[in-house]
Amino acid sequence: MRYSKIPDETIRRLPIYLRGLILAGEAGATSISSLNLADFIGVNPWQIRKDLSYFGELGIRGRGYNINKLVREVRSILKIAAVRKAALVGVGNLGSAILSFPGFDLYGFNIAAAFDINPKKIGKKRNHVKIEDVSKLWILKKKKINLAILAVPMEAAQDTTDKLVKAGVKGILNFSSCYLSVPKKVKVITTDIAMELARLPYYITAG
Amino acid sequence: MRYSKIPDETIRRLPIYLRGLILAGEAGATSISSLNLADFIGVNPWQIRKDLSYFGELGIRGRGYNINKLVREVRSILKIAAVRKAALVGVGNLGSAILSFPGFDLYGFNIAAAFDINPKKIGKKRNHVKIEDVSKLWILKKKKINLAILAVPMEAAQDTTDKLVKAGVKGILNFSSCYLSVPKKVKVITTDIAMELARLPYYITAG
DNA sequence: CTTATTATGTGTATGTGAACACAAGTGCTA
DNA sequence: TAGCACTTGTGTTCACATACACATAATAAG
Repeated sequence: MRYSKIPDETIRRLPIYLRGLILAGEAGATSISSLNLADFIGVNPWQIRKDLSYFGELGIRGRGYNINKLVREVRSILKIAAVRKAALVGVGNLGSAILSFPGFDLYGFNIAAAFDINPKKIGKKRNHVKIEDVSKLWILKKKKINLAILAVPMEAAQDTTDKLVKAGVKGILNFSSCYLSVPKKVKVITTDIAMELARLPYYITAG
Repeated sequence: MRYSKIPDETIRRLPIYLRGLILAGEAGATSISSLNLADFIGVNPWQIRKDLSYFGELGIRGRGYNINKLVREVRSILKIAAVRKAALVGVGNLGSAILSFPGFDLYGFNIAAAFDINPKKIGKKRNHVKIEDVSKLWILKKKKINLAILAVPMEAAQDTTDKLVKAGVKGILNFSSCYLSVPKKVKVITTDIAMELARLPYYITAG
């Protein structure tokens, strides 16, 4: 059966599946059942099957899913089949940590540019990436980079965002703990470390 | 009207409201309408009103919400009315950035302990916090710290988590990009930087 | 060839959350 | 005091997401 609309929640889970599949593959498996994968990543098996079924019949009844095939499929759905370049804006404490973060390879990301406003940092290299002046964000258009990771102080976030949009950036991963106003065509995902932490105590029962 | 169950999504949004309210208060306002707050934080006004109404009649019709009162109320709902201590495990690149992250104050968090496995780091201080040996996690029980931020490599994550649970930790903010198996009474929130980034390309239209 | 076993794909029921409209309360002005 | 402008609180409707059951397909063994 063909579906007209893919649930957002399904898309949110696909990277989880992808990680699980790759790890299982590296562990030597060539195929995996929804039950095994579910155990491994902490999602219900029928949720996995339903999610995958939106994109066609990707498994084989009685056998499970071929890992290599499914990895390719999911990468293609997420549009990360080829290596994707991304830019980092703001090379402070958090920005530096992001630059040296080892997890991007798994999803085929390459932090290909970095920007900061601090003259002392500009021109230096961090993890093989040269730090450019933030006033040169327009070069993203020339470099055909349309993904950006924003790790600047809150005060500079909206202004920097506007410049990113002008430079043709279509997706922003925002660590700046504030709401960013962008055109409809630009997708923003905001992650605030402190905010995530702030949700925990509510669920903790006293004692 | 009294409600029996508070939606999870409402709890997820409360820290957003709290941040907006505090910032508005710092800007000089003493009261705010759902419409103003909505503009400021990028959430629909009726969503804000509905969410808040779960906890009683917190506003005044025709006037809006008293900021100080609402801040106290939301803090109390989230159980962060008093300063809460949290521990950091794993003082690598990301862990160091988290230690110096300025956003925790807003929600009344205090990173009161840090742990690492690297002997070169143990005993040293980062941001006024002394780094302890990860084998001493049990002191969390004595210090009555029941929140932990996990920033260790994936391979060490589950093992460290088991030790945290043994030490009485009830809430874990996990940056280790893997599924953590914990008893039902322990709440885990996982945030994976690369995974968030991996969701973006899907939403980007070609061109 | 038949049967047992395994594991996917999907229709349906149930649950959860968002969007909306409007009644109701507040305060200002004339 | 009446009328108006403003803004909250909430019942209702609609949309989305999850949980589940089971038909379907593939494989292996007797």
